[in-house]
Amino acid sequence: MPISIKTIAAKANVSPSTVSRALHNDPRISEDTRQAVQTLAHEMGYMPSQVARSLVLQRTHTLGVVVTTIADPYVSQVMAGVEQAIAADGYTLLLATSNGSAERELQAVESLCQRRVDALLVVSSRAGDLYSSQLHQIGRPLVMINNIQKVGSQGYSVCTDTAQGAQLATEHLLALGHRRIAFIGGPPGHSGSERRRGYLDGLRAAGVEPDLRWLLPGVGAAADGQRALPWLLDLDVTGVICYNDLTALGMLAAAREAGVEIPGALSVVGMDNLPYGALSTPRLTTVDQGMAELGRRAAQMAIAAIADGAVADVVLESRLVVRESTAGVE
Amino acid sequence: MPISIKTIAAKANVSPSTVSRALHNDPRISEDTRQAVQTLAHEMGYMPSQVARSLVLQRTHTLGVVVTTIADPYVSQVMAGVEQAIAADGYTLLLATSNGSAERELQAVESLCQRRVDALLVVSSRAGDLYSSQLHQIGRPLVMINNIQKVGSQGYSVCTDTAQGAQLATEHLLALGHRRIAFIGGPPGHSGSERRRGYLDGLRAAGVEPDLRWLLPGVGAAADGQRALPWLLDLDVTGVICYNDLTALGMLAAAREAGVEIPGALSVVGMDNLPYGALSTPRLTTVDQGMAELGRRAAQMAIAAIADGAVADVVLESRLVVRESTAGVE
DNA sequence: GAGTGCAATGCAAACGTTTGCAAAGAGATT
DNA sequence: AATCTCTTTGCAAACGTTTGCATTGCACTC
Repeated sequence: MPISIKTIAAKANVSPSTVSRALHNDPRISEDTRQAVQTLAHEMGYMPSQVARSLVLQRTHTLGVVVTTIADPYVSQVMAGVEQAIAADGYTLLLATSNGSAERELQAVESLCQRRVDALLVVSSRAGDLYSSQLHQIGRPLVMINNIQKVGSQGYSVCTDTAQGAQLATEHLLALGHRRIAFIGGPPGHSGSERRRGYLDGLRAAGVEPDLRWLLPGVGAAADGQRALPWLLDLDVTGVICYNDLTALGMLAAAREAGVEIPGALSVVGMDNLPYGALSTPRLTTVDQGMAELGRRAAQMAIAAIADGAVADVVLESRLVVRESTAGVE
Repeated sequence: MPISIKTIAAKANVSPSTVSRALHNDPRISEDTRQAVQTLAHEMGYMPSQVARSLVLQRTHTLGVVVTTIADPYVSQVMAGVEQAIAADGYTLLLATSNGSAERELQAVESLCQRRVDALLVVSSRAGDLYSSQLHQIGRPLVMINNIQKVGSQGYSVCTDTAQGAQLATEHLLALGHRRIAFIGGPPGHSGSERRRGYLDGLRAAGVEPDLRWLLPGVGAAADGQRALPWLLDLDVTGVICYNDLTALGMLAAAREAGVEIPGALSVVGMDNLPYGALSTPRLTTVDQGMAELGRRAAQMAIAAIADGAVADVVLESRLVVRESTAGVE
C-alpha cells in the first residue's frame, strides 16, 4: 500500500486534483499550496504510480524490445545503442526473449503489446512475414532491426547492408591476391543469404567463378568455424569469410590447435566487429556492422514514430576493419 | 484506441464483468456465454490491458533490473540466467542502466519503483549503502547480485565468493611452482578488494610474503592488461592473476605483440569465465563465477520473495577452469 | 402458491491518476 | 450595491480492469 495522491490530499486538506496539479507545477495553483503539497509529498516519500498514469494517458513511455537472447554479443551491442538513445527521453525498456523461436517471438510481441508498450523493437526477427497478419492488431510502431523481409505498413526497418559488407570482405581478399575463397554460412532465413549473395557477387565481379564446395554450412557459432577448418584445408582455399566473428574466432582457435598459420596459410575475415576481435590472436580482420548505431537509430525511429509518424527506413553501410588475420597470398 | 472489455460486452449483450469472468473461465459463467465471449474476443483481436489489470491487482508481474550496461559481457551472462529463470513464471523484465554512476543507479531504481515492478534486481551495484535510506520507501523485495555490502532488512544478496575464487587461482599458480605472482586489480569499492584479499591470503597461506609492487592497478578493461605487461616483465614475476577475463585477454594480446610467450614466460589466469576465454590464444585459464547461475538464483529469490517472503542469501562457490594460459614454472 | 435454493448475470466500487468544467471567493468596476 | 473578472480550488468522469454483493429468473419443494 504505497502512499497515493489521495493520502497527500487528505493530509494537506485539499482535493486530489489539486495535489496532482501542484506536483505538475500547474500555474493555476497558488504558490503557497504548491509548496505545501510538494514538501509534503517529498516528506511522505510519495512515488507517483506510472501504471495509473499510463492508464489515463494511454502512454506508458516504454519501449518493448524482443531479442533472441541477451547473451548474444551482437544483441547486447545493439541493446547498448538502444539504451544510449532512449536515456535522454525518459523511456524505459521492456525486454522479452524468443530464444530464436518464431513462436516464442510472437508470444513475446503479444506480451509486450498487452503491456501497452509505446513501440516495439525486434532484433533479428525469426518470425518475419508472420507479422503482416498481426500488425494491424499491434497498432503501435514496430521497428525491425537487422531483418531483411519488409513488413507491412506500420513496420519500419533498420539494418546494415550485409550483402555489401560481405562483398567488401571478398574484395579485400581478392585485392590481396586470393582466388580460392570459401564462405561459412549462418542460420537460415537470416542475413545469411544476404551475406552469401555479397560474397558471390564479389567473386563474380572479379571474374572468379565460385566453386559450390566453397559454401560451407554453419549457424553462427564458434563450433562452425572449428568444424569447417579441415574442409577448408581439403579444398585448398587460401581465404575464408565467416558469417560472423564468433565463427571466425572459432576458426582461429581451431587453426592454432591444428598448427595452421593464420594469416600465413589461410586468411580469415569475420563479420560484426565484436569487441573481442581486437584481442584475438591474430587480431581479427572483420566487417563492422555498426550494431550500436543500429540500436540508436532504431530507438530514435521508434520515438519519432510515437510522436507523429513519418520516419524513413535506414540502411547502414558496412565498414571493413583490416587487422591481422588476412594477408597477401604468397 | 485498442478494443476493450466494454466493446466486447456491448457486442455480446452482456456486462463487462461477465466478459471478464468469461475470459478467465470463471465457473459461474454458463458454457454458452463463455464460448460466445471468447470467440468474440478472439475475432475482435482483443488484447487485455495489463496496465489496467496491474492497477487493480496491484501486481505488475514485472521484475526490474538495474545494470551498469548490457554491453558488459558479465552483465549479459547474468541477464541470460535471469531470463531463463523467469521465462516459465510469466514475468517480464524492465531494464534500466546506470552506466556505473551511483546517482543514475538510484534514479533507475526510482524509475522502476514508480513503474511498480514487483521486485528489483541490481547487478554490481555502485550505490551500495545508499539504499539503506531508501529501502523502506521501495517497499518491494530487492536482490543484489554481485554486491558485497549487506543492505537493510529487505535487501537480499546473491554473489560469488570471489575471494575464494582468487585464492583458487593463486593456489593453482603456486601448485605449478610459481612464487612471484602479480595481481591486476579492478574498479574500486567492488569485488576488487575481495579478489585481492583472496590473492593475498592464498600467497600467505603458502608462506609467500607478497611484494607490494606485485599489486597493479586496473579498472577491469582490456587496456589494463596491455598496460601492465611491461611492469610485469620488470618485476620479474612468473605468473599473474587478472581482475577479470577482459584484462587477461588484453594481456594475452599484448604479450603476443611483445613476443612474450604465454604460458612459457608468464602464466596468466583470468576471472569470470567469459565465452571468449575458450577461444583465445592460448585458451585462457580462469575462475568461473557462475554468472548465469547467479542470475537464475537471483530471479528465483525475487519471485519467492514476492510470493511470501523468507528467502535466504546465496553465496556461490568459484570454480577453477584450467586451460592453456598457465603452466609449470621451468 | 408461497417459499427455498441455485445458477447466471449485472451493478457498482475500487485501483491511482488526469483534466474539463463548475464553483467559490476576492477584488475591481460600474 | 450589483455585476464582472480573475484566481484558486473542487467535482466528477474517465482510463480498463476485477470482484463482492445484489438481482434476476427458474425449477423445486412443501
